[in-house]
Amino acid sequence: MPRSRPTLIDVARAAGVSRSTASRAINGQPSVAPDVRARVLQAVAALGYHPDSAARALASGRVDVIDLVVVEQDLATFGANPFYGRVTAGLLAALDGTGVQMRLHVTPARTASRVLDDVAQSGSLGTLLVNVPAALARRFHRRYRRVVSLGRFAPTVPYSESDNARGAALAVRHLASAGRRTIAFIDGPPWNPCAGQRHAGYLGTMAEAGLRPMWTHGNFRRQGGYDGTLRLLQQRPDLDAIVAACDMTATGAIQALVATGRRVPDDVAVVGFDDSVLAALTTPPLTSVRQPVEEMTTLAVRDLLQGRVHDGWHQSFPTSLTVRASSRPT
Amino acid sequence: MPRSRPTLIDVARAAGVSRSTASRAINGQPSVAPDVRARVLQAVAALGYHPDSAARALASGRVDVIDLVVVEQDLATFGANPFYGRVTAGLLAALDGTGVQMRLHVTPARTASRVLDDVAQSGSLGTLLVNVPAALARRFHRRYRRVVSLGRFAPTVPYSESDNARGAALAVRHLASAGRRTIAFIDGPPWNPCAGQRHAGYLGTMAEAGLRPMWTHGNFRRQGGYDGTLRLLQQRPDLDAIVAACDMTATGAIQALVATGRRVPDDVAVVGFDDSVLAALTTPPLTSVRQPVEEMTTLAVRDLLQGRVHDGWHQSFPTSLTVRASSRPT
DNA sequence: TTGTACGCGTTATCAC
DNA sequence: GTGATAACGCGTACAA
Repeated sequence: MPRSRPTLIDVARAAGVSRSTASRAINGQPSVAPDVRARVLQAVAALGYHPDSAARALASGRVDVIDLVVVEQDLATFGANPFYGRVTAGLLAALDGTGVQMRLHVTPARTASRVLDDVAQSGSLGTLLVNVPAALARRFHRRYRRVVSLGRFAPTVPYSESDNARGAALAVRHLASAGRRTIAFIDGPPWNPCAGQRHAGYLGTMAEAGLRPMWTHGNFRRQGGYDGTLRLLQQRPDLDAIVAACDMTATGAIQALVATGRRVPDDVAVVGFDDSVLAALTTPPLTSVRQPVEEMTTLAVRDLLQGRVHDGWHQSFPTSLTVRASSRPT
Repeated sequence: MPRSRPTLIDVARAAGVSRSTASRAINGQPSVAPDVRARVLQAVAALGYHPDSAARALASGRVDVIDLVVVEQDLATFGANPFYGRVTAGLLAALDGTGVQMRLHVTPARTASRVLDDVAQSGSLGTLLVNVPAALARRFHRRYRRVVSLGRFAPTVPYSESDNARGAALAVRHLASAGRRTIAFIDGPPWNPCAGQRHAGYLGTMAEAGLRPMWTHGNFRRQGGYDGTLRLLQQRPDLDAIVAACDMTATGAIQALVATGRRVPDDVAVVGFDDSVLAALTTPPLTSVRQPVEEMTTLAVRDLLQGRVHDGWHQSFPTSLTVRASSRPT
């Protein structure tokens, strides 16, 4: 039975100083003599001391935690969407080496308000909001300022976004310049502003190019892409390109096209959005608008940790086009 | 400025009892008069009291946390693999309503030992190991018993697994009974026991069926499936079926087959393993061996929470075959 | 069954 | 620059 974890007292004793001094040395406060600090840190290393986070939290009122709040209908949907994996990875990257932990909350919209209330009370270092509707985000932000929303859900709440409109524009231009003329769009869910921005980008660029737009609604899922494509084909059996609001939707589109006897990209080109892991896995591999989800998250969390997020804070990342076989010229 | 969070003292005062009694009532200890308990709980509700987890942890020595330790080379790989999303979802499902938090550690093999040492010291309620090599798992288990490994990495460490061998057998029989004769296998990484079990199941069933086995190594990733398929084709250009050790590998196999001018399933059938979200997204959709990852995780964590995991604990889940277009008879 | 008193490991406010 | 000392909010022997 090894003796229990060393505490601050053990460190102080070993270094021949008081608890207070040991604490100050460990926390890097300036008012500590260099040699004393060295002795303390040496004792820390020798004893293998790790500060007790519970005690630290109790005494300081701060908790070394970043909250990630995801509004999603159920856990299965959460687990199946590669987007969240990227967010998690980006968040953890920002936490690396800081000793800060991630706390993950996945909640359907109807209980989100209670979850957010709890989070607001918990005194964490910051909260990243994903898919949190505007009203809830605003309410949360009113009583808790260290927040960033992934995507511009509410203009007054700090947000980190990618240039969705321009991403959609890149997709349309790419297709148009390859000679595609009947370019349709499959939207995301109506409450999602990112989808809205992509939609707007699509419409604007189609107008610029003098092409007639046509679109249908979707839901950021495979089935939405499949069904949406069938609807579009009914309307225009001769369409020659589809831009989807996300990769999952695009995979559904490809399946529907193949199921109706069309070849991708020979008959119809398909472009997705996200450039997630899925894009590389489909057959044919999917051309997709790259969105730097990891970076958007990492940098947001980093600013959160350093207390640099204030009202009006926001950042925007460029999108780019990753061309794969699904849109190659025939 | 709303006054700060109510504490146990506030609750006690409101209920007209002492702090200790309030504490006991809240923690469900038997030695509390029914009417007193009711008064306390009423006060809790009225004040919106939430116990401070830091204070609770400090006083009790327990931390309301389940650790999830994943050994993976980097965060990007972690974020891109749908398997981990399912594990996370399964774990969170077990935590729902318990107030217990998940702590996520993703680490490459070379720093895993340090991470595990920290976790062992942290006093959490339990730890779920994913992809933790046998030696590390054993060492961890020696000083910290509340562990479950996802997959039978070390026989002495409690584990939750699926019947991998039988899953592979299902795949082979399905293909053989559809008239496929040259059925190849693409393995996972050599250190992974789940892959080993699948491989063994493949070999055994091929022998039973009187078919000559052929296989190549892989790495649970797309590229491994692509390259592996090219190697197999070089050896046997006429092969008519491939069983992959995981879905990602299977998507690579499909791509390689199509790239070499073959049709799936007409010329070559493909079966994956996991039945992850990917399987439904590919073109053609992928027949895959279903592994109930969420359930494996949820039940393991549930037993962890209830302190029911002891030496020799393990559970095994059946696998099944989800048939999709990639293996349909021609 | 209930209340008193102490301790959990740390930070923060004072004096010195 | 350093050291006592008082919180921080809660659990739990122990006494009543």
